[in-house]
Amino acid sequence: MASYPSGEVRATPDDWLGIGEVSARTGAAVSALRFYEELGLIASERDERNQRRYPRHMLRRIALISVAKRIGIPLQDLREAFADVPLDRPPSHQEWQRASRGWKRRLEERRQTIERLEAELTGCIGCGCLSMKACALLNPGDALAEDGVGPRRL
Amino acid sequence: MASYPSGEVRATPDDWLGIGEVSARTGAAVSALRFYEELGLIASERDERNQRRYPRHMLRRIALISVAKRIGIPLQDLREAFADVPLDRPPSHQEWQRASRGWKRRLEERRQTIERLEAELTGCIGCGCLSMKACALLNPGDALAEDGVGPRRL
DNA sequence: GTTTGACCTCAAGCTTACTTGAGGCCGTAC
DNA sequence: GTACGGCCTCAAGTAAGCTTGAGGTCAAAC
Repeated sequence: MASYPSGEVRATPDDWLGIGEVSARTGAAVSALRFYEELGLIASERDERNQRRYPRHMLRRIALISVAKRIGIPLQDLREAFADVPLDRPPSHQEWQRASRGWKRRLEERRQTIERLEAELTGCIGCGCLSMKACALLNPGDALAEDGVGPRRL
Repeated sequence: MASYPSGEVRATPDDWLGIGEVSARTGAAVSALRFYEELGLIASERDERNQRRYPRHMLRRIALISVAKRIGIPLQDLREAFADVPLDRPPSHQEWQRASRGWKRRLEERRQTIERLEAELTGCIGCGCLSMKACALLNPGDALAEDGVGPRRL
């Protein structure tokens, strides 16, 4: 992940940000930002020199994309998560609230999956279930049921 | 993820499992099992017909691989996690305990990252920080510092 | 005036994690 | 016997998520 040479970081008169500055502020590579735009996850306008200009509210969107990446949520799912958040103007408080609630739900699901696994692994340590007969990890029942994949009971 | 035609599930006299049966029991595709073997994450012996035979303790290993996948841990990291767990014989209670502790650590880290993000997102909802001036998500400080990527404070 | 740096486009390449396809072996079922 | 199912190998293909490279524009610095 060689990051792009950091852009010039200064205040623009009109308060819009160039791609280099956005990259520096969000930690996302310039190439990644262009890629996200291609996917429709973010948007930019162009200045008189055809260079991308980002409104400040886009920083938050990009921050959320980075977050999602970190916890393994695929970019496609983000389209859905961002469905009600406008790209062309700063989202209203209400719009962000709604979206944030959606995010919280996702995060909570993720956290609960991990917590279940922690508990099950603890059980494995505790019982030393070498026989596999009663291992919660291999026979997690519906706690881990996820459309057709993963361990299952026979 | 089109799963392989489910293998014949019956008790083998010698208590070893064919690849189809392992696939059915773990939920991992037959092709995935061969792939994991190529990576050295699992191992098998061959019968007189050159078909893979898995000892039962491999089921657990495969279950852990599936778990890792689900929470977004790359397969390469699993080599490390499995470093002290033998492939050629059923791991001892102690060996599994050690490995399990490593797993718990990983899971806990993951969970804490998510919890931090949840807290930060809650802050965003609470403060309605449209100005971005004080948004914890964009300026999470060292709580999210991770070798060079992610949001950062300017 | 030419060099440098930030930006542009478009196409190709890369990594991870598998899946699919072609061609073949073997044992049981009809 | 031949059809079928399960397995084998090896090579190629796929999808996600980007990165890299080639070739070009423009403005400011030296």
